[in-house]
This record gives sequence, C-alpha cells and structure tokens, in this order.
Amino acid sequence: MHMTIGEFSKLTGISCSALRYYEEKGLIRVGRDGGNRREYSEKDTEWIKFLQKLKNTGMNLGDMKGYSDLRYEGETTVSERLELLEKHRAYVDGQTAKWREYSQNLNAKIELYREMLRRQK
Amino acid sequence: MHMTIGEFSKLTGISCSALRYYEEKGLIRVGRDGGNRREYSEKDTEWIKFLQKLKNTGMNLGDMKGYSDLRYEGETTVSERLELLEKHRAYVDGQTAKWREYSQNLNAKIELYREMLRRQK
DNA sequence: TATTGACTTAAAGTACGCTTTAAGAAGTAC
DNA sequence: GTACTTCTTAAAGCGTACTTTAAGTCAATA
Repeated sequence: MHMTIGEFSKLTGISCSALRYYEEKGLIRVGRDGGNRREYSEKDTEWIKFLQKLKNTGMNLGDMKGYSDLRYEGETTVSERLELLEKHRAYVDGQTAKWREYSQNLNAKIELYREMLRRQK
Repeated sequence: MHMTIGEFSKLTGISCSALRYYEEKGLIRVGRDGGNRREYSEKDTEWIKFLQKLKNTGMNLGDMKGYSDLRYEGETTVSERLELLEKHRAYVDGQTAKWREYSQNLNAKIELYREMLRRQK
C-alpha cells in the first residue's frame, strides 16, 4: 500500500530530489514511517500526476501551491479551485494565441527571405 | 548618425545592461569611439528589433547567436538563415499545438469540477 | 556483526537571462 | 578646473525549478 520515495519516483517518473523539493514547497504532504522515511500512497500518485499536468500547462510552483492548499482543505474549496483553474485557462488561451501570432510573424519573415533568394538567382 | 548606449537603450527600450550582455554573447557587434564608448548605428536598431522578435518567439540566446553569426557573414548565408527560421517555425508551431492541447485538457478538468459542483447542490 | 543500499537533512551548485554593484575613466557644463 | 553625468569593466547577485554534494541514519542481507 505504501511506497518509499524511490518506488514512488520510479512510478511517477519524477526524481527523488524533485519530490522532496515539492514537499518542501508544500505541493504535496507526505507522512513518515517509524524510521522517518517518506511514505507515499496510491492517492499521492493521482495528485502528483495532476500537479504534473498543471506544471505542463505553464503553471508555476507558487500557483500550484495555492491550488494544493485549497485541495488539502477539502471538498468545501472545490469552487475556489474551479476559479483558479478558470483563471489558468485564460492564461493558457493567451499563450495559445501568442504562439499562433508568432508563427504568423515568422511565416511573413520567411516569405521575405524566400523572395530575396528568388531575386538572387 | 551614431548613438551612445544610453541613447540606443532609450530608442529600443532595451536596458543598457542587456545591450552589453547581448554584445558579450555575440548577438550584436558594436564599434567604439575614441573614448572606448560603444557606438550604435541606425542599422543596429533594425537588427536588435529583429533579435527581439526572435526572442519573443521563444528562441534562446544560443540559437540567436548562431543566426547572428550567419548574418554577420553576409548575403551568402541567406539560405542557411532561412533554414534556421524554418526550423524555428516548426518549434513555434509545436508550441502552438501544445498550448491548444493544454487548453482542451483544462477545459475537460473544469467541466469535471462543474459537474461535481452541480451534484453537490 | 559488518557491509550494503536506500534513505535523511541542509547547503551549495546549475542554467538562463539578465540586473546590480563597485570602482574607475572620460566627456560636458559652468 | 571642478563638479556632474555617462560611460567602462569585472564580478557578484537574482529568480525559478530543480540537482548535486556531504555527512549521517536506518533496515536488510551475508
């Protein structure tokens, strides 16, 4: 049922040092066994995977900590969490638009270069 | 015709320290006057603006340095530069797709939360 | 019992893209 | 000529998200 940090690291693909760092930053709360070793559970697996997704969508650790705090508070914070997620989605949508624009700008520049090359020949 | 680093900084909106850093990294080559002060020209304005655009599309300084080297080599490198830009566009397109996907994933998660809230009521 | 391997902590190191600091030199204003 | 501003360099500092190192602890195996 419980895993050591090494097992949990292998399972999730997250390095031990990163896992300790996340705990230190308050993203994940972990219990200890008799010998002061971290004990990770199945539930932690899902939680850390969700954190990974937030991270992958460009959320920084500070904001993830805010979300985490709400989650550890329990079910009563669901609507607050929803709000955070919606705010983050606005950010993600902004990024999407930004990159789309970059691509268009680059295309224009590339066309200019192609034109230069055609004239050189 | 020539500008000091302070004037050039104001004109471009890039801090003096950043300008010196860019020169140190080889992104821009700058001449000196009798008193060893940097002299920026009109041409540098366009070049630095182009560099800014590359940076804004997520290109790192190392890659910008590669592009810069080719540019300072002269007209014969235009097709190589074109290649670099096309490679970078592929990267930018990848980023665009990535963010679009993130947005979709987030939407799914948000819908899930909305569903939870509806059931709570 | 002795060794091995996985764990513990705190602190320092890393990469990137700068910014800040310190100390000095040179041009400008009066 | 002297005060002021802007420039010069090298080196250290910063924020983020970790990684690496050092020194020690604990449990399992030979």
